[in-house]
Amino acid sequence: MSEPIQKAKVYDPKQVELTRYANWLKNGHFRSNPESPKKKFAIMIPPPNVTGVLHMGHVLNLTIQDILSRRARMQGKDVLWQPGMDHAGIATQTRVEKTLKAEEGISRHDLGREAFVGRVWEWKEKYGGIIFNQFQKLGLSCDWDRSRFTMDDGLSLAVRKTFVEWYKAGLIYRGTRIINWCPASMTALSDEEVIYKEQKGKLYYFNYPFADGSGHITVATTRPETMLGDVAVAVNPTDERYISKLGKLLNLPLTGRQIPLISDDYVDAAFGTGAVKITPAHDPNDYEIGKRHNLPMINIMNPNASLNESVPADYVGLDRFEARKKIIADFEKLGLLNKIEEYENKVGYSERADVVVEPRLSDQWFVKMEPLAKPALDAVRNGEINFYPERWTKTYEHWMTNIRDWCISRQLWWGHRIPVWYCQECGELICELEDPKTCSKCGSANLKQDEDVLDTWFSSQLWPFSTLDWPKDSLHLKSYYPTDDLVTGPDIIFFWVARMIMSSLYFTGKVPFKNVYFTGIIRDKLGRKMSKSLGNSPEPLDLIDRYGTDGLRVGIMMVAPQGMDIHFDEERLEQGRNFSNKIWNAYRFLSMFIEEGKSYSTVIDPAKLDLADKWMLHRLQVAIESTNEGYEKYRMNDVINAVYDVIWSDFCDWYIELIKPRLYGDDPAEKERTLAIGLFLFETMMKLLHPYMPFITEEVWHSLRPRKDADTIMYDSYPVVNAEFKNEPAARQMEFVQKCINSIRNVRVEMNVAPGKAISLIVKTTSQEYTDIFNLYRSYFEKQSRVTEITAGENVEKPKMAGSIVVDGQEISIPTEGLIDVEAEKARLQKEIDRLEGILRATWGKLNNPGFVAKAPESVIVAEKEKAAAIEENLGKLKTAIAQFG
RNA sequence: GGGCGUUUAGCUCAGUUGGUCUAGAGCAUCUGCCUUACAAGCAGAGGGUCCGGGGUUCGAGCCCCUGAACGCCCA
Repeated sequence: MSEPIQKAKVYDPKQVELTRYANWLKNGHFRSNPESPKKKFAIMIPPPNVTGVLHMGHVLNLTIQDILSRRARMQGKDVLWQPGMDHAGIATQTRVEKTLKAEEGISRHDLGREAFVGRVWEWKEKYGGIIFNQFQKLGLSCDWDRSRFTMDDGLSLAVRKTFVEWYKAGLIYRGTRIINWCPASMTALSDEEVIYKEQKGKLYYFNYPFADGSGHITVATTRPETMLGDVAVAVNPTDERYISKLGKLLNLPLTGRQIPLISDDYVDAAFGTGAVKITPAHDPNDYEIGKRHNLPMINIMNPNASLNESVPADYVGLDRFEARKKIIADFEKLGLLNKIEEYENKVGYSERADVVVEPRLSDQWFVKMEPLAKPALDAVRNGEINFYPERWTKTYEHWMTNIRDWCISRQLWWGHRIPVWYCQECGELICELEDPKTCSKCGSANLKQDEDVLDTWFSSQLWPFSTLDWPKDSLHLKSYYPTDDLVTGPDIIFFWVARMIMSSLYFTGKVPFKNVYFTGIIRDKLGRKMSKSLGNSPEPLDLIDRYGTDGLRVGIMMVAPQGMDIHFDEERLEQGRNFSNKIWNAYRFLSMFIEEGKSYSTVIDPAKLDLADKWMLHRLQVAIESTNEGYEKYRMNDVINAVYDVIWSDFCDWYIELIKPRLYGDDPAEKERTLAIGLFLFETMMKLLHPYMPFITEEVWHSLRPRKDADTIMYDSYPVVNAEFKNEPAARQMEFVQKCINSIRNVRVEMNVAPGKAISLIVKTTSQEYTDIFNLYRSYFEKQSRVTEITAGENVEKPKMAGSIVVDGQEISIPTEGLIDVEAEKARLQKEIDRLEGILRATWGKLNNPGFVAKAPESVIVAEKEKAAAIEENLGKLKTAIAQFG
């Protein structure tokens, strides 16, 4: 059995967390076992980038997954929490390129493709696992032995199979399209990888002269540099200003080219001058117009967005933004710059490199989305997959019903190379599962593989089944697929979630998961997104250092309502850390009474329970119910709040105090019985809490009873409600006692009775039942409110000068002759009278309302009547009490 | 322009089917306590125009309409 950590007054997570985690790993507690007959539960980790580092978003996201996994284990399920990473094509390639440049002064082209990819693998082996070490500090219970990487052989085979099958089914095609081009990474991007940012820009008005000398037409543009690629000017066919000029030629300034004035419905006559320059190779809308009108398409840019040989010599080689300046200046010189207006518009930036994306006409590979979207949409609509919070289904539907084809080719070296070969002899295109040696059409061996690689998300979309060894029909696939829950951020609902659903349905015929929990985004306390540049992103490992993993986890979870953004403030974590300490001290308290080697019964004899025991057992059942309900609805903070409250407010604040007389008393049997109940309660609460605070609960669980080193709370059973312990009458009695004690404490303070000063109570009750409560549970009052003497009965004489309390009609008098502050007591009573009269007025207001009496349900009316009667009774007694002071 | 969300105590947020809601919690504030588990604690207190306006209803923090502010997503 492991040594319990020293029982310091202040809990030190450092002494617990590292060793406990190592122990879990050593004993293989996180391992899944597909052969076990247990019910299966599977969660796929959203694979972090191989270049990634731990951030607050992970903490939230992964803690939730860990909670779900741990609870499932405790419910007796065989759990696979599948970890892994993706290869992050652009990010990783860029990272390694930078390192090469900095350390060796070379580019990837200096190395060549094969050698460069080799270097990326080396880099991956060396630095790629860092984030997993960080994940482990969070206490995550992933099945690390099964960790997968999107570039693994197995997953690469899955990618290959997917590509080939979709190609053969006509769902993947190659085409010339305007795509989003990142000039920094020099690759195509998908629509989803473009981030539109609101920007203050300018709208430039240029005059294009008519070739016949009959004046000019003015066009407006936000991107002057593209005018070098203009092939037409278009106006709306109904625009009267231009009808007579249609068909005329314009001299395109700076180029010596002539372009026509055409008409197209697309043009908005109200925008700018109503005349639009058309640059089909550099704007998606212009591209459509260009196709409609059979216009030439002039690509004026190099891959790095500098101008190419298609423009006049003066401009060749200029960067696009340099060219913009020069063109504006040149227009001005020519007197063709009409005006410049301030203009606010949205500009697309590349997600990874954060540079302005350039629409670029090029040959790329696409996935045809529409046929895949239909069944994926149905799966969510018909509830095969549930989103939490549910509102994300709307976002999903909107995207799915307006879906556009997915550009999957990337002009990178790091990634899955497109499995397509072109015959250099006959031009045949070959796409097969096996690398072709010769052309299937002409037999030539002169084949060349496509240079491009696939979008990283192309492999990530297969994650739920490729990690389970698909396309092999493995035991893991059979056991854990479809998976149960997915926990991720809504920012990747299109990137990843939607695509997983589409590919899963296509290839496995099943949904990839049943529930998707979308977390909120963690912001700083000013509501700003966390970012490196703002420096407002705390380092999770630092936070763990200061608050402990348990403290961090529970602190985050307590302020993380379902799917809502979180305003993170480090003060939250203090609550988590303090909670750890509270638990630790409750444990220390119980442990003082534990006798070495003694085994305490876990069977509770209902016949030998004190009121406090019955109440606490009842409260515990209520808490268990709350956690079940919370889990069912994925309301993760409801769960922790219920557990927090029952531990702190019920068990620590009340129950421990109430059993002290028995534990410190001299009846050994009573002592042992009480301790056994206390241990049972506390142990149950540790189990309830374990998914959220795995370390301290394991530590305490090990110390409450004799256990073996390899034992773990992780596989102890999750508490279930025991109806036998539900006891509403006892709960009501106890609540009455609590109300009395609270009131007595309040009176003591308000009447300035010194904290150490004992008082006595004289209670005029309304029934024997109430008299019994005061007599039977005398010790509760004595201990909790420093009462030395209680006289209770229906016929007791009320003392003259006394503090007065009325609880549920029971008149409690505190004789305070000599120390009473008459004015303070009168004020206190008056305040209570005022409060009750306010409520009474509102209640009578209802009861006197004919509409209420006629239409409200009978039960509500009865309750209101009872309320009024009870308040009137209390009021009468309070008024008598205040009258005694004259 | 379209969609979604948020607005409740000084701060961060709960408040689930309309009726114990004269609205809760943590933090912060104030008062008193080193009470034999815990000062990272205990006990007590103060603090609210439930964003504005209109409506439905016997009854609205909650439902409907409308407006505002803030945030996010899409075009």
